[in-house]
Amino acid sequence: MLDVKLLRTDLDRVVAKLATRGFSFDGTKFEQLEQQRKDLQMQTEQLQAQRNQSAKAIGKAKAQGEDVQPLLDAVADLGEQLEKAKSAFDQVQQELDSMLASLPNLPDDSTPVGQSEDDNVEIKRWGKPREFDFEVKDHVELSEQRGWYDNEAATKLTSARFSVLKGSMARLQRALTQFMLDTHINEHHYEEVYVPYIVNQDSLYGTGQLPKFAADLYKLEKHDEHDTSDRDLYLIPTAEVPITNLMRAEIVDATQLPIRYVAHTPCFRSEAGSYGRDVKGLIRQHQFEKVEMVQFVHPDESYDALDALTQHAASILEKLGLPYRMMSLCTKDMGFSAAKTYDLEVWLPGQQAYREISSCSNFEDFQARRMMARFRTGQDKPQLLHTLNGSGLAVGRTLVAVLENYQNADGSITVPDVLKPYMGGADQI
RNA sequence: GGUGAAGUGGCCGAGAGGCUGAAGGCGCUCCCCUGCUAAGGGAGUAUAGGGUUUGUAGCUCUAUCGAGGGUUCGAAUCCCUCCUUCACCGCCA
Repeated sequence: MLDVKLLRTDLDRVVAKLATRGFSFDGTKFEQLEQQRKDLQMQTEQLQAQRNQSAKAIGKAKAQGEDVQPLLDAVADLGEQLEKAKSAFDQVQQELDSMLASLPNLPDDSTPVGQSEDDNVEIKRWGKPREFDFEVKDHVELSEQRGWYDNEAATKLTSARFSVLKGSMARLQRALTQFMLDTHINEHHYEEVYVPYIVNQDSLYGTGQLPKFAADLYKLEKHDEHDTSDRDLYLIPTAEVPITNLMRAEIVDATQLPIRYVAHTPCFRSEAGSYGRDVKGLIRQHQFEKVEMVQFVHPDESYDALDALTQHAASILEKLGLPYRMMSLCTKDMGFSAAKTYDLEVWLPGQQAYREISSCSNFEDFQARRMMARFRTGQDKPQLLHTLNGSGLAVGRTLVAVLENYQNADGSITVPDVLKPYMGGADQI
């Protein structure tokens, strides 16, 4: 969420900045609502003050045994007036709140301005795509011919865009997960956390998935139809949600920063609009595994932290020997809550293309403001934290990348050196 | 899932319709006294929002005693719903 004070003092800049994301924000409407809010709030609070005053006077008079009837008569219609003013105020406030909640973050000045993913800026490339002296296969072909990948079984069990993995491929996915976690814990100093895969609405609001992106989420049925509470639960679309929300409504001491968490979780995405893209194979699934890094840092350090975090993700690719390029996402392509995002794209020989395998973002205080995640330096007032996260990495897509990049002419897969300890020492599968 | 108890400021803890934004204690900050591994005295010590303002100063108003509703001129106090915690029972990995 943006700071409402920023909208009040620097509206034109906000409108212009949001326009670079392709988001049109009606500044005039906002100003009108603001003016209404101001008037109604003053009116309401004035009535409340009046009520408080007279209530006190009545109390005093009663204590002294005086006749309070005249005082009561004087405030007879105050309640009604107050109620009217309050409901008008609440309505305007609600309108403002939902307007504010639907505004995406302001892109950082260093974020390239652009209209589509074609305007993303390549920052660097690492590794050279391997040259094959045989015809390369894609991961679907490679895994199906070995009986490792069973799309039909998954369709039978559930529906399209789920998958069943078997044998060495299933194990390889587990090996990748362990390798990623161990690397982040031992070399990059993250603390491993285990978190729920089901979260409530407040958590999804905190990280920005709600209220705007409910269609991408799997929502659980209420198990009790008489339950009138507002307790809808959802499957997590990413570990970012539970991990980042660990800090919701918390105030940590500045000396504890930075805080770095890493977790492995499945991710569940409904993504209603994605049909027709990547229909084959493991690239786009409703359920996939991901290792996620999250950092809570001092505002002065969040951009250094973003560079570091992105490199933490990149180092996994480097250790695996997978060629990648690093992209700075342009304003239009960036996610709702991010101020700046780097994507890592891994080389997939089967597609002859770089494909996204990690997304690392600095949200500045956008998420922190939504969830009131704060820190305190000494005795100072609490300040909003900056939050960051990044995939380190999307395990399913890494699995695809390993299969395709390490394939041999006979259909076998060479095991990358760093994974051998996790594969019982096997050189190839 | 069942039964019972409870949720008050950084922490502990009073409070039972009106002068309570909340006694008292602990902790913390500042000052005074004291020349010593101690004690005493004083002051201060929640958060958010609005108005005023060049101002994160001051003044002022509002809201907040788990959350949301309700009753009332007036609610931490009464009523309803929900959430959470604890205890015991049941069930389970």
